[in-house]
Amino acid sequence: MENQIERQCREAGLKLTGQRRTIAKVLTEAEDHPSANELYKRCSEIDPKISLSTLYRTLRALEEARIIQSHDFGEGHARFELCSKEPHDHLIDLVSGDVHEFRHPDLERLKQFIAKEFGYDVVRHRVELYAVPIKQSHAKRRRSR
Amino acid sequence: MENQIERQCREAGLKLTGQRRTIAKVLTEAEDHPSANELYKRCSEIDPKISLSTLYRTLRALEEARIIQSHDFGEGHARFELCSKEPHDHLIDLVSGDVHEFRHPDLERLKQFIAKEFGYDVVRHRVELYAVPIKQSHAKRRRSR
DNA sequence: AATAATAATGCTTCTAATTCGCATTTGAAC
DNA sequence: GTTCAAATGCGAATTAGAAGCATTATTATT
Repeated sequence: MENQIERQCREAGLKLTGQRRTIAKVLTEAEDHPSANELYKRCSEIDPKISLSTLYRTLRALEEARIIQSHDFGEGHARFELCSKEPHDHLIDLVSGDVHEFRHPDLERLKQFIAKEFGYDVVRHRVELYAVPIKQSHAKRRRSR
Repeated sequence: MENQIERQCREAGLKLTGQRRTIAKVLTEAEDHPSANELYKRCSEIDPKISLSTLYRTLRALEEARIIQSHDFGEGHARFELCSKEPHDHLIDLVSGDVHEFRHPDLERLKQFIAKEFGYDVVRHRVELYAVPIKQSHAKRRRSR
């Protein structure tokens, strides 16, 4: 059975190689926002002979085909996720590195409003909240890093 | 006469060298959001012997001292600006590369509200609108790139 | 002003993420 | 099955930025 990415690849005219199937599987099953390196690790477990070049090239091809999306959370490397998810913004947990997704309609309205005031149309935006967990009962809760 | 950055350097315990005075002057007079490379060009015109290492190290020192701030607009390099400006977000003109600054109180409220729902306190945020100029009378106005 | 202590400079070299060149292989369509 | 463009894998290149280290300059102290 063909998964979503494989279908999208076909639609985009991208050849379906074994390596791409591997990458597609890993991306589809990822519930986080993995980096290229992390993806490489996961792919290597399925196909130990896959090369990092292929991974990078495929990531780029998938991004150009609007199948995946890359994010830069200021860590010095990109993170990837599927475009098929609902559009959303990110809240990055500064303590654990976890990423939460959200979207608020007011935010959408507001950004269009602000841009319009400058005479612009928003093509895309980046909204990232870098945050720390609220301490409930001060100093009680300790986080692992 | 000592400028703002020079005073802040002194307060932060940073030595005032000729190179730093040069960098301070360039940063103070910049009305845009220059990259390290652009800053290097401008500094070199004042002091042709200044080294890129010194610039990078100084930028880092100034950032650690909260005198300047760096931004990553996804171009593969950082851009810098003074912290002494009012806090603001950025609208990036995708056609010209120009950066406009804005801040909207609703946005501030909204981000706190969203984070709170997840149980977080926002430490910092990044809001960037990537936008194109609205075409007034379609196809009349042509932009230079 | 001369000095001492320490921080900053300017080389050069390194790093790390990502890209590129190129010879070889492979999937897709006939 | 043959064909041919597209994809792979290797290694080398690229690029922003950081680091090591010997030399120099700044600031505080005499």
